[in-house]
Amino acid sequence: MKPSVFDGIAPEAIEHMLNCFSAQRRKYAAGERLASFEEMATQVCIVGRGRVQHSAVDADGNVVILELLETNDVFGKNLTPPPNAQEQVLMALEPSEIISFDYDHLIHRCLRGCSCHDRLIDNIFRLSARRSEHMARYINILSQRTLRRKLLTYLEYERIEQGSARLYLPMNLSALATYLAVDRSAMMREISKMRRDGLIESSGRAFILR
Amino acid sequence: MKPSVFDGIAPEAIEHMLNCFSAQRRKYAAGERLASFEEMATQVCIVGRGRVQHSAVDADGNVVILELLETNDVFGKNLTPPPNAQEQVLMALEPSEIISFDYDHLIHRCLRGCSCHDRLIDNIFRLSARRSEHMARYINILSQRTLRRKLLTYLEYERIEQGSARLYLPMNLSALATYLAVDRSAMMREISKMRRDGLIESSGRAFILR
DNA sequence: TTTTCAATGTTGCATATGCAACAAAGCTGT
DNA sequence: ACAGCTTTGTTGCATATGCAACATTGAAAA
Repeated sequence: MKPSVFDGIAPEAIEHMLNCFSAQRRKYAAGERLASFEEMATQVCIVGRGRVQHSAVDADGNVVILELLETNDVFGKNLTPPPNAQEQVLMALEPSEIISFDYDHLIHRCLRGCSCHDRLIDNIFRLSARRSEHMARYINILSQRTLRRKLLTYLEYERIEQGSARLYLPMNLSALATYLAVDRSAMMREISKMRRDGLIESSGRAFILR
Repeated sequence: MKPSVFDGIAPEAIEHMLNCFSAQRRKYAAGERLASFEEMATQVCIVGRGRVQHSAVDADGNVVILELLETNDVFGKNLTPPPNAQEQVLMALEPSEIISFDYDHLIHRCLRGCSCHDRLIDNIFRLSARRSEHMARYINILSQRTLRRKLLTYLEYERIEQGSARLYLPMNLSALATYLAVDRSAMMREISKMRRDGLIESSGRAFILR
């Protein structure tokens, strides 16, 4: 379903390629912080397995989730620190495996002329596009003016993602409030109202859109 | 200053390359809509000159500015329509020139083995990263909880961009309110308060941060 | 089972914000 | 100068939202 960096590359070629690229694989436990942000930024990194949260802490101590990187997401070269020098954190949300290799390997064809280079570049462009799409979606949600519209926009995306009007949220309601950048209790209140208005049915993380 | 798709490629090689890629150049007047969004999505497009606004109109008729594409920004392959089938519009904000070519040319080395392929891929990755950075910035602004913090976050980015605490906004106040996804009059009121609180001095589009 | 803790759900209150309506200032073309 | 338009700036009002405090539920651990 989801695109992968290794789409169209034979399993045996993957190992060969990673070797040729001097790629590293590292495993992280849930809650563990990844190697320094700066180091990551000079490399191309791929979430081989797991989920990684990229967040920043602003001057007032608010945590801003910049992005949730999921399995097969590519980051590193695309991660540029926002200029206001906030502390940025990459943290594994669950046991994760990160594959990383030097950016140069991606751009310059290796001398052995591995046939999979073109394909890898293509795949990474595609994944980068998907990442870009996610950000555009998120922007679309955040730029809704009211809490209700933020929620409805988010739920609409989920409806499409999950292919059904019956949804089970991929995160808890507390995390959802953070994601939508709203107060949790205000969000709960709005959910109640929407229930009363007959827009949705819901209990906990389970929603039905009407 | 700003990176360009053609960085590191000799001027005479650019023409050769564009020719080799069967690239097209099209000019658009201010306010003109670009060729269909779908067509753009199958190609790699570069804003050679000018500014292009990528916006969407949601079900309630609200205009959401998804992104402002400026000179040398790359789009097209990275533009994926949000699933909720809103009408999407690419519109030139000022006289602009768009260079476009088929995606395949980017991935597959041309048979003549033009030496600039690697460089072009590198440049496009870089520009894509910059675009990604802009979106992350925008998300950071939009996820601020209060109007004041949205404004201050935006102004802080501008301060760094313009390298001075004396700013002149790159857009009018009406457009800024749209960008920040807030009501214009509410924004004006907040600006007045911030002036009274001694956080800023301002008149029209001119600001001084304290 | 009981205990503990996190997640869910509710409410009161002060205030921030959207919305509408209008005034003032600036800009452009005649 | 004048008219017409856009941009900037202000205000009243209803309501949405953040914040704090607490109640309830559910799941995991002892």
